[in-house]
Parts: sequence; structure tokens; C-alpha cells
Amino acid sequence: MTQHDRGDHARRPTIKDVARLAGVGVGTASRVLNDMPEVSAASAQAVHNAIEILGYRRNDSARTLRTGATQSIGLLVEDVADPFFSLLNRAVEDEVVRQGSVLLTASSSKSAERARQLILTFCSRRVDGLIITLPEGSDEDYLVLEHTAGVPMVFVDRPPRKVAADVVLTDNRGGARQGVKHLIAGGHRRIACITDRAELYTAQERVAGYQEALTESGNTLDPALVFSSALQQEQIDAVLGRMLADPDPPTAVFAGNNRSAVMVIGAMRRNGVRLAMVAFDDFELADVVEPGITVVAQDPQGMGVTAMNLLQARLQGSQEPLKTVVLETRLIQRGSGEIPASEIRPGRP
Amino acid sequence: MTQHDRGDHARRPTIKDVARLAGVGVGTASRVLNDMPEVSAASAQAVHNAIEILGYRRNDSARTLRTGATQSIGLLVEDVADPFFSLLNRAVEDEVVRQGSVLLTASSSKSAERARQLILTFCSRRVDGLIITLPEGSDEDYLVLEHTAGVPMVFVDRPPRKVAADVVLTDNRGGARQGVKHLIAGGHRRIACITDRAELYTAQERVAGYQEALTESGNTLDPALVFSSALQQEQIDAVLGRMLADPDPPTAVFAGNNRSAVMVIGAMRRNGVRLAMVAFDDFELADVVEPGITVVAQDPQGMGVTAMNLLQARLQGSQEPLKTVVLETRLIQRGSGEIPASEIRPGRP
DNA sequence: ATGAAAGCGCTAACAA
DNA sequence: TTGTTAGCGCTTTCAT
Repeated sequence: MTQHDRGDHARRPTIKDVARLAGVGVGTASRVLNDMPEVSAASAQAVHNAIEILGYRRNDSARTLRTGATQSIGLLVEDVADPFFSLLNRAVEDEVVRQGSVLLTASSSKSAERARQLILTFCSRRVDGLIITLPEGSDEDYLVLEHTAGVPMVFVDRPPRKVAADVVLTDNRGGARQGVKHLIAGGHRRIACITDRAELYTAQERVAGYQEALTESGNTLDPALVFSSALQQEQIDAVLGRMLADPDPPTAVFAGNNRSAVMVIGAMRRNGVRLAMVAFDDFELADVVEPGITVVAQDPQGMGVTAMNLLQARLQGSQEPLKTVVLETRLIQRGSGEIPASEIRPGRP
Repeated sequence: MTQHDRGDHARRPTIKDVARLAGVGVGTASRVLNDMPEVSAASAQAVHNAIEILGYRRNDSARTLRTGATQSIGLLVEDVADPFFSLLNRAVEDEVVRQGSVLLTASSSKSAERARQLILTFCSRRVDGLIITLPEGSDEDYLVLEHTAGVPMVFVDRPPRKVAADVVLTDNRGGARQGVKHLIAGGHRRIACITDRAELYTAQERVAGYQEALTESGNTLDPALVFSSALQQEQIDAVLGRMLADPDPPTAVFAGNNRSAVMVIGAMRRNGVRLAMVAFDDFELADVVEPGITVVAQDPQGMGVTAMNLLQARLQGSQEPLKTVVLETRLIQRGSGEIPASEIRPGRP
């Protein structure tokens, strides 16, 4: 099989073809392509005409090989279809496009091995830089190698263990504390915490914030009110039921992420109760339900923009000390978090 | 400024370095890199060692320049952060990764000009193929050029006007018809249709399906019950209010997409009524509201997979006649669409 | 099985 | 201002 064998299509014209047709040298053609000043108007015109006639489109692989800059950024997130990461993705894209680069995206699907392969592929493509959400349990040795080999990286959403690079995080702990204190201000004393697997960095931080809020306001921590696990509806239903059977049942719930919030809503319905609730992480339609869901909102766009700015600075050679930017959260009151404890009929119906 | 000037980092090792260190020719090194059979075990081992020691990573730009295949696919959608397109994106990504390629993604933001620039950039990068959701009002001449120049393309969600390529669509018309007939089966006679701008292909098709359902079941079309426009909450509130003031007010609503559905829910609340509703396009949390929202679900993943399969076939030289694949929709009953007309108190409260 | 060498399309240095 | 040319890192003949 020959090299160019895509059906019956002729090979695409090269800069040589353009130069020949325009009656100039390839150097001049290249200068025109790159808008360099030292070209006569006549040559420029001739080249532009030739480009038009031939339908010439520069081969960026060749350009890249020559210049060493690929004008591309790699983005690895957990899942591009996740609402949070899709917003982050979009924000990064806008920055990338603004500077004339392209964006390679990929989803790790929480697999450290898949993440490794994708990142190494990006490195083979010689991306100018990398923005990474690393799955739990990643062996980072290969990253250290690539990083010291000269691939700038910024980590988002969770900090790396070994790589010494810039990081952008949400203030998970502070946000959780804020949300739980909001409930406490409503008179709630017994507040359940339902969240994702305790191995996850973000889940850990949020639970810590929940605990801080309680202890700081003189409440006692009751481990029986904390559920941290992979999220399954049946389980949440049962767990909430058990909590409600307690002699001193919770009047409010702090949901550690939006998926758990959805399940808590279902569990409340099935258990025939209505508790106050604050959820971490905003979601579309949070104001369509009745009552609207009070959330501690993160800022995925801000995370994306910040990450790109940090990366950009490194690309331009910044030697500043490493930065860890922590983004503030925002409490959005929609109703579910403002139900006072006095209005809750605690326990099983 | 020199070519490699990224701070103090040394240039990355090349295949030449690997060959030298391994004590073999660069040809042999290349053969090892590509898992070609005709290499002695000793040489292979030596090369692998050298790779390990040097932290060598193949430069895909050079490879691409030589082989002509970039192993990359470009995806242009309206917005990677849109729930529908983010799922499509993910499905495409999985296919792309499975075949060892990378995915370049971009959002047109409904701008024909931005779409053009992004697509041309992808073409300069010599992507092997392109999956495209074209914004309304695109001038397709440049696409025809690129397409005939040999860039395979598949269009998704909306058909192109000029380019003769494979297409994957949702059965917008049939799905809308199905949804509206579902309402009719519940005894509804007066059904409002609230949807996006009439210029949009999908909106047009869905309104057409709505109309077909009504006429096919012997109902009369009332233009006063159809609202097709850019979506703004205040407007929807007012429009619904007006419809409810009609002497023969609607008892049900067909929402042409999920954003309009959300607004209709708000409008119903503010107008103090509760009508039956079926919405086109599924959304997360559709079952968290009370009642759950009955939807005509599309299949974004199926669209992505189908598009990649079609593209793949063309990449492998398929000369089959052009295909337009129409994906079926699925009615998901969650409650809002099953409220019988007899239970609706029509008109203003 | 392997090394040497040509050449993919481009940019940049040099010469004119 | 311009044309010529070396060479980016790789794959792939062609000899050996």
C-alpha cells in the first residue's frame, strides 16, 4: 500500500506547488504564509492567488516538526460528559482557541492505567502543555519523568502526590464548612453527611469541612450520621432509613456531591420525610425541584481559566515558585437549605 | 530566540540517540518501536533499554509527516459543555481511543465563522477525519473544498446543505409525533408546543412532528398554541399565561427541548397551574422533580458511535453510497406525561 | 537481520 | 526583497 492511498484523491498541494504556481521561491511562499513583513506586494498577491487556486492548506505536522511548537494543549479529565468537567473543558477550550492552539481532550474514566496511556500519547504528540485531573491511585513516576523532560503541567481538582507543578483546587473543606454552618444557623443540630467513597480526595476534604463546622459550633460528631461510600440508590434509601430510626434523628442532610444529592432526594421521598438539605456542587435544574436545592457551588470555568493561565505563564518561561490556587465556593440559597429545624418533623413518619 | 528554548530543559532524545546508545542503526530502532518482526531479540532488548534510560518518547509529528496518517479525529459540536453534546463527545472519544487515535474537540458556539476557523485549523492539522455539527447559516463552500480535497467527514445532528457526506440524525419528527400522541392518548386535545427558534433544523422538525400528531388524530392545529422562539423565562411565563387565558386553554404542553421544558415548569409554577407535559430530549434529574418529567429521549452516545463507525469505514476506503442514519427516539414515562386530561383543571386558577 | 540514506513539508539561515 | 538549501525526527526502501 502506498503512502497516500485514500481512495482516488490526489495528494494535497504543498508549499512547493504554491511557490511554483506563484512563480516565487518556497522561502517567499513561506514568508507570505506567516505574514512576515519583508515581502513585496506583488509576490504576496501571487502567492495568495496560488493558495486559492490550489486549495492549499499548510501541513501543521511539518511546521511543528520544524519549529518544535505544536500549538496544542492536552486536557485529561475524569469524564468529559460529567457536568463539572464538561464546563471545565469548555473554559479551557476557549482559552486555547484564543491563542490559536488546539485542544486534545480525553477521559480517564477513573482508571489510572487509562490515564497513563492517554497522557503518554499526548506527550508523544508533543503537546505544549498538559492540564490533568489525575485518577486516585495513580502511579506518578512516569509523570515526573515527562514533567522534568520538559512538558509543563497543571493539575486541577486534586493535587498530585509527586509531581512538583502548579495546582488549582476548589476549597472543598471551606465550602463544606460553609454549607453545614448554614444549616446550623437554621437551628439544625443533627445533620447527616452523605457522600462519595472516602478514598476520594474531594470527598475526604468535604467530610473534614463538615466535621469542622460541627465541632466549631459546639456540636458533637456522630459517626452514625456520616455515610461515605460508592453511591447506590438502594443503599442510600436504607442508610437514611436507619438514621431516621435513631432516637435523636437528623433534621438536615449535607450531601457531598450532586449525585449523592439526587439520591438523598429520592431516599427522602421513599422514606416519607422532608429534611433540610445543602448539597456540594451546583447542578442544572437545582431550581426546578420544589423546594429548590441549596448548594455550595464550585467554579469549573474559573478552574479551567486559572489552569490555562498558569500553564500559559510556564509556557512563556515563568520560573516563579509553584502555585496552588484554591478557588472559593459560593453558597446559593434556593430553599432546601433554609428550612429551619423547627419546621422539620424528625424521625420516621 | 533559538528553536528549543523552553527554559533550561534539554532537548528530548530522538530515535538517533536511542540507536546510538543501543549500538544499532536507526532503522533497527524504528523497527523495534513499531513492533516489526524482523529484529533480533538482542537488538530489541538493547533498544528497549536505551528507551528506558533516555526516557525516549517518539515524536508523532515526525512520524505523521512521514506516514501521512495523523491518527487523529476532529470533533466540532455546538458546545462541549452541553449535556447532549458532552455525551456525544464522550462516545466518540471512546471509539477514537480504542483505535489508538487522539481526539481534537472544539465548540462552535453557534457561530458559523468560528466553526469555519476551527474546521480549517483541524484540516491544517491533517486530522484523518472530521465529525461535525454545523451551526445554522454556515457557508459550506469551504467544506466542500476540504471534503473533495480528501478529508472524510460525517455530519451529526443536522444535515449539511452542500457537502455530500454521511449523516447521522435523530428522528426529531417521529419522536415529537410519538410524544404528542402519547399526550393525545391521555385525552388531551389542546396541547401547547413551546420550543426553540424556528430557524433551527431540529426545532422545525419537532414542530412538524407535533403538527403531524395532531392532524393525524383529527385535532385542529391552533397557531396560538405554538411558540417557537429564543428561550427566555419571562417570555415563556407570559406566553403560557396568554394561552391559559384562552377560552379553550391547553391541558398539556409539548416542550421542544430540555431548556424549554425547564422554563415551562417554571412558568407553570408562576402561573399557578399544573399541566401534563412531554419534553423532547432527556435530562439528568428528570426523575427528581415531582412528577418526573416524561421525555422523548435521544441517543447521543448512539449518534457518536454511529458517526465514528461511518467515518471509520470511509477511512478504510469504503466507496459505498452515502448514508443518512436516523436514530430512533425512546419515550420514557415518568409521570408528567401521564396525567390524564380529565385531571387537569384548565385555564387560569 | 541490519545499516545507510532518501525524503515527508515545512521554516530559517544564508547568500545574492 | 528574494531563492536556495539544510535539517527538524521519523519511516521505509535498498543494499548488504
